Parts: sequence; C-alpha cells; structure tokens
Amino acid sequence: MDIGRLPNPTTDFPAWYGEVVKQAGMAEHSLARGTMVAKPHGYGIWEFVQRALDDRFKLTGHENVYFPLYFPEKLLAKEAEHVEGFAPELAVITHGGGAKLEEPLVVRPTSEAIIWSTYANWIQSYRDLPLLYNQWGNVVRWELRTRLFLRTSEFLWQEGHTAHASADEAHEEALRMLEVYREVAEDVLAIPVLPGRKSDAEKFAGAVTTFTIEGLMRDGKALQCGTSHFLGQNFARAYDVTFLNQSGELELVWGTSWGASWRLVGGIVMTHGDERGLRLPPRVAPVQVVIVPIYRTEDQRIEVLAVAGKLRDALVDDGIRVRVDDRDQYRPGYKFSEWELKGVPIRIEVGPKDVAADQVVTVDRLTGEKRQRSTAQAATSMPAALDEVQAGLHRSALAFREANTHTASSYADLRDGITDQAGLWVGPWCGDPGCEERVTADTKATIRVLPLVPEGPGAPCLVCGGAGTELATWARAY
RNA sequence: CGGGGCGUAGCGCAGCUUGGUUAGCGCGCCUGCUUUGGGAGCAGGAGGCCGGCGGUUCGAAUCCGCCCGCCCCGACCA
Repeated sequence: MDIGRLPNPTTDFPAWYGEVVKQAGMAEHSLARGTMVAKPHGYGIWEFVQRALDDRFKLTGHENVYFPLYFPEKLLAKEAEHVEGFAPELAVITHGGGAKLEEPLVVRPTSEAIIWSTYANWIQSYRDLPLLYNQWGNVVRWELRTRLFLRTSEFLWQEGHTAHASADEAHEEALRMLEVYREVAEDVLAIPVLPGRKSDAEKFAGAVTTFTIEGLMRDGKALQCGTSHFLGQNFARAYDVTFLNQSGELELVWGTSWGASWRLVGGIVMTHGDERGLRLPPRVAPVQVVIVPIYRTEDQRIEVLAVAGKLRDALVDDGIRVRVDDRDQYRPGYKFSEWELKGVPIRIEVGPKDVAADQVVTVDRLTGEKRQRSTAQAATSMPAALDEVQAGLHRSALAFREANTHTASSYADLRDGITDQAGLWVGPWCGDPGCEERVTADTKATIRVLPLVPEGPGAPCLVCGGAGTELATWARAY
C-alpha cells in the first residue's frame, strides 16, 4: 500500500478526509458512479458501531427482521409527502429476466412503504401492538455528489420501524431511540452530539416530527449522526393499517422509524482525526493495541518476538484486541506511521534494550507521549489506558464544540458569523419557514437542531424581529 | 442538467505545441545483499491496446471528428 503524507486538515479538509479514508485502508470508490468498496479497516469499525447499536436495540425490546431490496413503485406513491421527498433520488428497475417489466420496481431508498404495507396484514388488534422491529440492510439514493462513507448512492444502515396503539407511546419510542443514538455517539464513538428536533423544512418526508442528533466536525460543519421520526398516523393512513382497540373501535396505528448509517464511520474520522491520520476511540477500534517489535540480529528477533507474543497473550486474556506487527519487510519507523494513520489507540514498542531491562515503551495516539513501563505493568495497565484514550477523545471533541459554538445577537451577527467562523450559531427564531429560507439563501447554513421541548427564548426572531418561539442552532452541514 | 478540467504501468505524472523507428520519470511491486528505537540504501528485474471508435498520413500517444468515463463548481439528501 502506498502511504504518503497527508494534506493539511486545517487548510484542505476535504482532501485530507479523502486521503485518510483511502490510505488507512477504510474504503475506496468503485466502478459505478457513487458506489464505494468498504475495506477491512473501515468495515471493521462499522461492525463495532453496528454491535453497539444492535445490543441496545435488543435491550430496548426490539427484534431484527429483513424486508426486500425492491418493491412496486406504486407502493411508494401512497404517501404523498414521502413519494415527493424521495422521487429525485430513486433508482427504478424497468427490466428483469431479459424483458421489460409491466410494473416498474423501485430499489428502496428507505423501507416505510414496503414495511407499512406488510404491517397492515400483521396488525388486527391492540394485542398485536406494539410491533418493535428493526432491520439492517442497504438502501439506494441516486446522489449526484458523493463522498466516501458520508454520501454514497448505496449505503449500509439500520432502520427501525415500530407500530403502537397510542400517540404517546409512539412519541416515547421515538425519543427512546434518539437517546440510544445519543448514548452510542457519546459513549462509544466519543462524538459529542446535540439531541433535538428538526424544523419542518428539514424533517423526514412523511414524518410528523423528526428528531436528530447533530455532531460538529473539525472543519466546523455539522453532521447529522442519526434520526428518529414520530410518524403519527401518516403511514397507517396511507397503507391502511388499523387495529381494534379495547373498546372494539377501529383505530389507525401510530408509528415511528429511526435510522443510523455507516456515515457514522465518516463522523469518527472527521471528529477525531488529526494531521497524522485517524484517531480511533478504543471501543470501535478493530485493533486497540499494536505491538511493534524492534530488532537487529536474528537472535534479537527471536527474543523480542517471544516477549511480544507473551504480552499479546496477556492482553488477549484481558479481552483486548491486539496485534503483533511482525512483518519483516518494513522497518519500525514505517510501522509507527502506518498504525498512527490507521488510528490505533495504543502502540507498544519492544526492542532489545527493553527485553534486557524487562520493560516496554508505550505510546498513546492521543498525546503521542512515550512512556517506559515494566512488561508486567504494561499488560495490567492497558484496560485503564484504553479508557483514558476513549475519555480523552471525547473530552477534546467536546472542548472543540464548545469553542466553536457562538451566540448570534443580531441577523448581521448570524449572517457574517457563519460565513467567517464555521461552527454552530445559536439564536432565536420565530418559526416562520420564510425566515429560515432567508438565512439558508444568505449563508448556505440550515437549522440543524431545535430544542427537544419547544420553549420561547424570550427574544425577537433574528431575521424578522417578530416574536421568537425557538432557540435555533444553525450551521453549514454535510 | 449548465460551466471548467482531465483520461499515458497498480498510484501520481511528463511526452502532444512542431507526427518519425525502442514511450519515459517518481512511488509502489519482484529478486538479492546490506539494514531495522520515527516513513532504509544499493544493484538487478517485471509491468503499457497511450479511454474507445473512425478519419488524415508512408507513419498517430501526438493532428481532426464522434463517443464513453471521471473530477471540480452551481438546484436535492442518512
């Protein structure tokens, strides 16, 4: 693999991002426009994200199911807002088995249509509710401009689809899953996020309310890291999903849906990366500790690898994902750089001098500081050292977000501020879509998040001066 | 879809203006020796339908036409 120097993340963030993803062996573009190949290092990180999410889905009472990749196009059209929202990015199958299809099929851009039309058959009574299902899969949205992990025409994600007997219960479910996303982002990915609501302009096509968690990337742009929707009875109405309540009355079912994608992998890169490459939170690092042996002679090689092997075994017993890099064709300095590029949280160096002194050198990816420890202590101190890296990454990301969150006190403030200083800008908004549009037209920034509980900020709208009803957070976004 | 740029070895590029016999450079790759505590050195070697099709010409990577693909910038999105 060709590992060269990286572009400067401060002056050329998009180029830096692309090079990190490629050089770290995470992903690359594939032949059809907008598609990507996920490579072992990138897919490996995604597997830990998946596991963290899936474990929590199970703990909150959900089961996994799988619905098909394509379904009749006319199904999509039953929910007006929904079809309108997705029409521009649909992939449509017109031919199959060498013949033109009588009914075109769509490749799912999301699965509400096929799932709700199926739920109609599964739900008759309040006793069938709630239905708490999730599926892991891929979806296709015909994107024009793509970026590895962040926006590709096909991407991997999970989508939860639940059905409930009451509005309150569905609403609670949507918030519960938002909290799951928040917890995974913060505790597992070490990405500080703002939970909240989307404005009507930004919400999911077909939802009553869309909830979101938003992260702030190192270049000052926001990234939506997960969304959860309260669907009201919109899809139940469109797909005729009714149930008999305890009083024997026919009612429409209440629904939610929620999704998070491998975009989160891109979020990890853009939140924690630095000029040397990726910095991985230990909880999603495919390799948490790498041991690099250093030797000159064959005798030293044997001796050093023996110590490295014993250390590896001790760490494996502690449940740590560890690898000994015993490749003979690369020298130590090369390996240091490569593992730093790949973001491995902790490196242990073992050389002849260390073996003689019964010690090793440890270096963490957070501070780059080299420390000597006894071999025994190195083994026992690793779980705590990994926790320190995990916490340190979150701490520094949070400090970055705080330093880049600004309060706008006038419209000029907001408009010029977002242009001059990327980041999150907070200010009162009256709720009028016209005012929202004006800001977007002037600055390319959008409302990323509104408070979970609407609460008057007690100050006039920054745009029109009318009564402010919301404290909106604005930013340019991915 | 509108504007700009580019297709030559796995990757990054030169050569094209002014056509000429064997198409070159860096990185990577293979072999050997020396090396190995922050991206090793030397020597030898493999690897090309010059994006495709057609035209001009004794002769095309080079000139002309058409086509295909990719990248960047403007309206949508996890």
